[in-house]
Amino acid sequence: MGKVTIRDVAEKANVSIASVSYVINGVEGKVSEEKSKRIREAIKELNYIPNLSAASLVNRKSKLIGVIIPQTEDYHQAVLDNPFYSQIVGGIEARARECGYHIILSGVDKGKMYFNMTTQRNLDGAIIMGVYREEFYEDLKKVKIPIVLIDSYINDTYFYRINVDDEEGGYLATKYLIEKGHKNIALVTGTIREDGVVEKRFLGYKRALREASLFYNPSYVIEESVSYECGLKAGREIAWKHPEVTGVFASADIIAFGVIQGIVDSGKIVPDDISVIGFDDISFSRMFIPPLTTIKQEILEKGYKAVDILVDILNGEVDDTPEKTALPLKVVERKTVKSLID
Amino acid sequence: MGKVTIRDVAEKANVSIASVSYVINGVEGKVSEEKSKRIREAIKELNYIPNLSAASLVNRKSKLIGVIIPQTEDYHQAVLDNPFYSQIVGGIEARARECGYHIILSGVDKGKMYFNMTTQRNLDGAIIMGVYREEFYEDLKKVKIPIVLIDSYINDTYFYRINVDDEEGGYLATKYLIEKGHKNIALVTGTIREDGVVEKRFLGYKRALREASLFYNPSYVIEESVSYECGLKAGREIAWKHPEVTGVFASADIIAFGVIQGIVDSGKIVPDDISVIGFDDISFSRMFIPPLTTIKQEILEKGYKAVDILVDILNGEVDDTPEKTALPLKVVERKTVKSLID
DNA sequence: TTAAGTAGTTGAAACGTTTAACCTAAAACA
DNA sequence: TGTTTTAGGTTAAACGTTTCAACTACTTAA
Repeated sequence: MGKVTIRDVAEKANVSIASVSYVINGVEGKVSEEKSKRIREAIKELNYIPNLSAASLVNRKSKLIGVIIPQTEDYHQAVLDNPFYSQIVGGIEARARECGYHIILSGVDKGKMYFNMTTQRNLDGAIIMGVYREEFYEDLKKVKIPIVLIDSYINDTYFYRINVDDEEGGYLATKYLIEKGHKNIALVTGTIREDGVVEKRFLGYKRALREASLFYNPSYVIEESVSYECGLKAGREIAWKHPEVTGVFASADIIAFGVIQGIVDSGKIVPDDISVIGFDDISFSRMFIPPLTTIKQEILEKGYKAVDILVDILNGEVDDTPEKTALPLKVVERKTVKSLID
Repeated sequence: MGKVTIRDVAEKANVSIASVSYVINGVEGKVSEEKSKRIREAIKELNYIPNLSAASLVNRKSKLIGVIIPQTEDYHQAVLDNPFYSQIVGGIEARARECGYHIILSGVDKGKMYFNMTTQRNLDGAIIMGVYREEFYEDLKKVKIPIVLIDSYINDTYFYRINVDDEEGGYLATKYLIEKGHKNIALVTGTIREDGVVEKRFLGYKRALREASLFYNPSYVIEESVSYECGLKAGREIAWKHPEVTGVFASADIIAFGVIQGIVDSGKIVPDDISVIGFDDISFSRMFIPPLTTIKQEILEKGYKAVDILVDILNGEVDDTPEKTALPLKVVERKTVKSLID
């Protein structure tokens, strides 16, 4: 069964292929109602589905959005087992499909397949999360497609950006602990790279401390990678080495899980002995025992918004001047923070 | 900057475009070492990247693997926030990229965009998980590409299949509880549809009971959907209505989390009062408090294997007779099951 | 010596669309 | 009446590859 082509449809409907193309693409005022109907019928009868490779070849559109996510350093797996990323991707996929796009997924590899992807495949746009390497951005600018960066603080007006106010989030988390009467507050965080999400949260932490006239103790900040295991180590360390600490701000929920386990391992109780607040509110946080108090960001919304921006541009419904959008943040109170105030 | 094409390369290297094409595709014995070198140089200098739309148009290959996953019924989001699926997808993506393929992701929508995807885009192959609708499979057979089904028990030799022995897994889990001295064992499970994964696990549960001459009590099986919330409800129900129950087999980890929370809510302790064993060993299970005892399946491996099968076929390295591969399963003992024996 | 390979090279015809340019007939206008 | 406009329709040239068939220039075999 050779695939049915536009030619077959044209033949069946007894019109030219141009007319068929016009009705497929909904071009106004090119084909009479009568013929249009005949064509639509033929399409249905023949089960005709246009070949996007061919279309893409001529109009340089692909109805394809590239989604690029980091990958773990050790083995080359995209970080899709991190629920934060997978939830965003889920959001992107859903919204993209709604808008008639498919998404194509790639981790950032040394071989630059992610880069080839963008040019080889005539991507219409791309969404990129959590990648920091400068070189990477330079590459990307060469491909002339709209690009949305999620959670990047790179200072380049070429890109659209979606962020939360991470500094404010760090501030909120820390202030929350302070308001609950905590004075010795540790921070467990991923590697602090300049202008990264994690640095902003760190800055917020310090601001809250300063504002409350609390002493900033550098030995209270434990900097590791964003993972359960590192949280675990940090939790133990805090429980052992800093018995005076009553509150911990973990700059990602996944770290918080580790911290809590580490504390529990050391024979202490969360939140009775030590309170913990996280960041992100991934779907597991509410399932954790005890349910995790955390800074909630609208994870799905990040994905939706990214697609919306892209689609607006692609539809020419917006002037193409990249801007930054900030999504809201709020504390969600659950069971891992205890108030020390009577 | 108009994109650089094969023509530019040919011109620069002073050869025909055919020759360029041959070296790009590594066709043996077509172009002399000397020219080949010149061409490779030109490619590098011009930063030439072949346009896959064009290539795809003529050779009907796309270097694209479709990945189709279920979506939640309520809103149209692919189940990517379910770590079981997102981990598999992660595995697929990593291995696919290694093999020179990109993946394109779609939930299963009513509008059948997933279907259009496969034909519109000249997919080379597809991997499908957890979809049951018959009609769906009939659609898919029409597109003549190799398809791997993950976790499907559909009885159709058209498809390749990757499974674990779910019946055995259910048996293993239940037997484990029995061996630990439990006699009244509840099952909390997703909707049992004929020939679904979940039914098999249910069957294994019954087999273990029978084998141990334990009475099968239908009121001990709580059938809901595969979600935390349903687990929660079930956990409470068990704690209240069936105080004699000491062991619960939750047929997915995500259910287990809910069950445990439900039990805890009711003032009982896991595992001291009630033991719980899950199924899957998603990455979060080891982070849970207490860490979840469960039936481990090699989730990433499922993804890898699926890609391997596809790639083998596409490389013609294997005769195209669909077969079923089964991946191993084992109990991983953590902290949610208590032994009742001495 | 001729015939038959063989290795290297190329021209050109696909592949299935989109779309600019052109054509026609009927309608509108002066 | 002739001229212009308009709506509807078609032709054919792209788009950037792959690959078949044809050709050349050598070898090698007989």
